[in-house]
Formats: sequence, C-alpha cells, structure tokens
Amino acid sequence: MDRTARRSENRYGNRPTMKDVAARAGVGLKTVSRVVNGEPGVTPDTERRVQEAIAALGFRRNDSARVLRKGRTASIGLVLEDLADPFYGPLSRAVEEVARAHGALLINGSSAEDPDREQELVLALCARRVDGLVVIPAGDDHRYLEPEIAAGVATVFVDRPAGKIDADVVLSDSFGGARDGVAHLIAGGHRRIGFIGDQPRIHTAAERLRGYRAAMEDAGIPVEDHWMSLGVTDPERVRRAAEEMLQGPDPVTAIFAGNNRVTVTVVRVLSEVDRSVALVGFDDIELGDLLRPGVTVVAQDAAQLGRTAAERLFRQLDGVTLLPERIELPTRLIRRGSGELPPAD
Amino acid sequence: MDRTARRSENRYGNRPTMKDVAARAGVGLKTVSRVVNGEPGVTPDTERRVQEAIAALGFRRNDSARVLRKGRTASIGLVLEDLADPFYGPLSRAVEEVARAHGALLINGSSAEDPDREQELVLALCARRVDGLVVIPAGDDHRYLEPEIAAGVATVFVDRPAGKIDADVVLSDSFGGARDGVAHLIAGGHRRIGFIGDQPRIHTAAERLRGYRAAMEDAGIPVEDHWMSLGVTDPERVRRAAEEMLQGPDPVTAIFAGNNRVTVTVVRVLSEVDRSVALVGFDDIELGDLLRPGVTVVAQDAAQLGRTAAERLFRQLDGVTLLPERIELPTRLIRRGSGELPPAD
DNA sequence: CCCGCATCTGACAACGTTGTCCAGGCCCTA
DNA sequence: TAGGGCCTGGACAACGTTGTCAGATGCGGG
Repeated sequence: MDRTARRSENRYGNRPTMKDVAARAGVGLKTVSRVVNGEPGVTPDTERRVQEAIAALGFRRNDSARVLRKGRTASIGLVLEDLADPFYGPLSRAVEEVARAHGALLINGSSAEDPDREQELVLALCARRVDGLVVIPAGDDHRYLEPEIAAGVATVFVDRPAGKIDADVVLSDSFGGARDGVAHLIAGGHRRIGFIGDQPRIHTAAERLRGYRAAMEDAGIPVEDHWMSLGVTDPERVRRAAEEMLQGPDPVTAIFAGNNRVTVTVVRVLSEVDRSVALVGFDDIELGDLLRPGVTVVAQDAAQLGRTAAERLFRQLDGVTLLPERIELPTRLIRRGSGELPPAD
Repeated sequence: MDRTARRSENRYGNRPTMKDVAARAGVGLKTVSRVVNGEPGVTPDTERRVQEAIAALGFRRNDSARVLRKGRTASIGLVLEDLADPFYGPLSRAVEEVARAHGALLINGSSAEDPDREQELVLALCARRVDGLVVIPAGDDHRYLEPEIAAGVATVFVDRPAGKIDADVVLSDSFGGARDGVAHLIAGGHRRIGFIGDQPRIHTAAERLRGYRAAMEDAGIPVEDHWMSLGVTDPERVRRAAEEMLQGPDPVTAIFAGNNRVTVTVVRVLSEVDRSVALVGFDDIELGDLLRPGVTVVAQDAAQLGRTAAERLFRQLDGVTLLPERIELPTRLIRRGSGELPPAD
C-alpha cells in the first residue's frame, strides 16, 4: 500500500529512486539530488540522513535519466575490426585510458571488416547518444554519419581515412613504412621480392602496396604480376600464395608481408622451406625477436594511434572547433634478422 | 519562432525528436513511435510520410529516453584486467559475439588488477543500468554487488570466482592443468622444478601453485622454497627470479610458468642460457610452435570461457531462475618440445 | 521587536520516449 | 439506414533525473 510496497511491483527488480530515498530520509527530492551530486547547500546533518537512506536502500543513481536530462552520456564508442586481433588490443586500451581520464566509459564493437555491420554498430552507438566515436572504418562511404556529426557527435577515424566525408583521421604512414621496408630488402641485394597483402579496397593495404611498388620503381626493378598476392589474409590462402611465389621460373628471394596476420603465416611457411628467404612484415608481432631468424618488421605504434585519436576526440568535445585534420604517425623499421638474409640465388 | 527554430537553440547540437518528426509528417507523436518500432496499426501511406520526415530531418531515436521508459538497456558490461592482454582479446570478442546475437551492446573496461578500480567500473556500469555483467574479478570481496544483483543485474564471473558472494562463475581448471603440466615434467625425469607465478591472492595463481605442489607431492619430491617465485609478473622481476632459480647449489632443471606473460619472459631468459632447461607454461602463446624448441603449454580456451559466461548471462536474463553454479572448463597440454627436454644434469 | 539577508530546502517542469486508453472513421451486416 | 466491430491515430501520463525558482528558516542589526 505504501510507497515501498508499490515499488516492489516493478517489472525489473525494484530499484529505489531518489524519491524513495527522499521519503526515507524525510527530505525533498531535490535535496537527495544535491547530495548525490555533491552540490553545495546541504547541512551536514541533512546530508548524513540522506547518505544513511542511500546506504540502507542500496540506491544507485539511474544514469539513463541523468543523460536524458543533461544531454551528455560521458561515454564514447569504439568501432574496430576485431577485438581479438593483437593489433587492436593496445589500441583500445589506449583509447580506454584517455576516456577514463576524461571520466567517460567505452562502448566497443567489432565490425568484422563488414561495412554494413560497421554502420549498424555506429548508428546503434549514436542512438545511445555516445558523446563521441572512434572508428576504424571497414566501409568506404561514411556519408551516413553526416547528420550525426552535424548533431554534434565528435568523430575521429583511425588507421584508415573516412570515405566521402571530411573528418579527423589518425593513421600510420603505411606508404612510407612499406616503401622503406621493401627498400631495405633491395639494399640487401634482393630484386625478386614478393608482396602479400589484403584487399586494396582497404586503405592501408592499398598504401602498403603502393609503397612496395614505389620502392621497386625507385630501384628500377620491374614488378612481375605473380609476385603480388592481394586480398588474402586467411592462413590457408596466404600459405598457398607464399608457396606459389617460392616456386616457378623466377621465384622470389624475399617477401614483404602486408600485416601481422600475413606475417605470422609466412613465418610458418618459411620455417618449413629449405631455402633461406628474407622477410619483412608490416606490424610488429609478439616474440618476433625470439624466432630464428628474428622477424624484421615495420612497426607501427598501435597504442599511440589510439591515444592520439582519443585525445583529438576529447579536444573536439571540449568545445574547441577544429578543422578536420589528417595526422600521420611514423613507422619504425626493426631489424631482427629475417630482413637481413641475403638473396639465396 | 516555430518549433523548428526553437529546436536549434538546444545546447548540444539540435537533434530532432519524434515530436519534430510528427509535426513535419503531420501525424501524432505516437504514430511516429509506432513506425520507428515497427509496431502494427499504421497505414502504408502514413508510414511513408513518417519515413520521409525521418529521413529529411536525420532523426535517430534517443535510446536514453527509451531505456528510461522500458527499463532495459540492451547492453552488458565486461570488466576485465587489461584489454591489451592477448588472453583477453578472444575472450571479449566471444562475449561480444554472444551479446550481438542477443541484440546487446558491450561496454567494457580494464580494472588493471586494482580492486578499487574494478568496483568503480562495475558500479559505473550498474548506474548505466546495464542488463548484465561479466566480470573478471580483481578484488576478493564482491559484497558491494549484492544490492545490484538483488535489483536484477545478471552477473557472471569469469576466470576467477567471486569473493564472499554466491554467484555464477566460469573458469578453467587451473589446479588440474598445472598439476598435469608439472607431472609431465616429472615424467620426463625432472625433479628440481621451478614455479614462477602471480600473487597467490589471485585465485588462478593460487590454484596453479596448488597444482604444482600437488604434482610434486604425488611424486614424493620435497619442494625447496627457493624454487618458487610468487607475485612477480613484470618482465624485469620474472627475469631475475628465473635467473636465480638457475643458479645456486641445486639449480632447477625445468620451470613451470604460471601465465602467458611469465612464459614469454622465461622463454627470453632461457634463450640466453647455455644450459638446456625444460619449460611448460600456463596459457598458450602465439607463435609458440615456431620457437626452437617449441613451447609446451597448458592451454585454456579463452574464447570458450567468454562464450560460456555470456551464454549463461543471457540465460539469466531470459528469466530462467538458476542457482549460482561453478562451471569449470578443462585445459589441454600441448607438447611442442620445451616441456620434453630431458634434465640437463 | 521587526526587518533584511543569507542559507537551506522543496515544488514543479522538462528531457524524449513508450504504454494506456479513447475517439473517430470505415466497412459490413441486418 | 442504423448499429456494431475493427482499424487507425492521438492525447496523456509516466519513467527518474536535474534546473529553476520561490518559500521557509534562522540570524544579526537597527
């Protein structure tokens, strides 16, 4: 009959509200709100009574209502390709740290490299009214985000640029990194160098391919079509692609691997091959230094990517109006042995 | 002056509401709601007008308001130790997949193994009114969750049991796995076996230590204190601990490493040592098969842990009232060479 | 003793959505 | 043509919080 009894009829458990706390403490609703939010203007005695009621009832403020009222959610969304990919672990951790420093929570989802799923996720996050978005784009058309950005959702793209809209983007220098990596192989005496990478519709993959071509062209080496394998990342097909490059009339003496997953598989293949084949991979891989030979890589700093993007995001949120910018982080060639093997022929 | 003009005065951008859509389409508020939610009872013609207005205004439903009204958020929280740890990548991905299958979003945070931070995160998630929680506990006292669970927040602990409350938990058989791993070394002829693990206040670490002791005791081997190093995980100290075990009057001939991070560092140390020392690690590590020798591990299935926990969570949410249960998943010994090295003395 | 001021407190509306319920219009039948 | 049932649409309250504003209380000074 009384209020407490009525509450227990609620559908989902029976969480106390500020009203309940107020009733129990014998104060007004707004006073409870003041105590909960640490606002001034409450006598110590009143505050104590309210705190006791809060503790007794196990009250916890309902942030949904708060958000509705205040307009800000103190949460940001992170859409990436695959949470399980070791490349994204440090990246999301870095984004989380920055978010935490700004008192925001992180909601994240994996697009699985599917543009539709990316859009679905992003829009779901917008419906939750996240304050901002960090997106590693899977698709190449982000015009669907225009109304959201216009409505004030801060947005930063990472690792790959946004498609068909003008927005902030933070990425690694894929072109320069790949060019340097391939040039390193060329400097070591290699001329027949293979490239295994992802589909060129993925920006980073295309840039790395371009870097490969540029290094070859700079050295005056014509590239044979069958030295390049594009759009393969699953182990099975990478394996086959590598094996094919290593056979035939003019087999490659070195391979440039376009990302961490490709590198891992190529390492496996090369460990089973008699011949000594040089390898440089894009992205660092764990334990790369302990393999024999150590794996030479063009490393990018995933954590730095995430940190930079998140910081940019919160600068947007702090109300600074910034023109969309493209921030490119350098890569670093780490020599460990596999990239320094001389050509075997 | 008119409604549209007023809207643009809003603080945070100017997002259209259902009211705006209704005005533009010339229908009532509730009709817009019906269209947005796919409820029946709207003529095709009306629906078309509403859809047009939605598209023209760039309307997106405000889920905060929806949540406030409906009581469910369709989101679950995941609190783990460190998003960047390769062990948790597949785990969170698995949780995300299950959540997605149930139409829920995933909010996650890292506790950094700090009980206070865990509690802070968990309570922040509860304030957001997540429907459920998957928690990899850092602390050992979770009574602070009692009011939340009573209020209907479904909760499942993973990897380690909850402290001082009765709740679902999904974990790997740390004790059995460690015992088997150590027994494997003993079967290979080792008697002086070292153990390097995390602080025993962490349940998994304690269980693995217990497994180590059990295997030794089963074989009738008394354990020397200086064979065990507890509470060290940072590379520097693991390195020192390993080096100490390998020196002195009765140096160990084999090491059991208590988790993936320890294993990696021990592999590094052993690669610099002349002597041949056997190694079995808990947790699989990437590329463990490519090292020479390959790294023998007691593998647990992180994805399966996450999947099992999340499915249990949604079963709770589907209204099935279940008694708290402890689900233990088996581990698997993977022989790759390092665990099969004979004792060197 | 009363006034004015400062301090503390509470009533009320609003945030944007959904559930309830009723009104009006249509078609069908008697 | 009147009556009944069905379908569509809309008015209104409620979800739990916060911002606004005004009322109550207490205190010191004239």
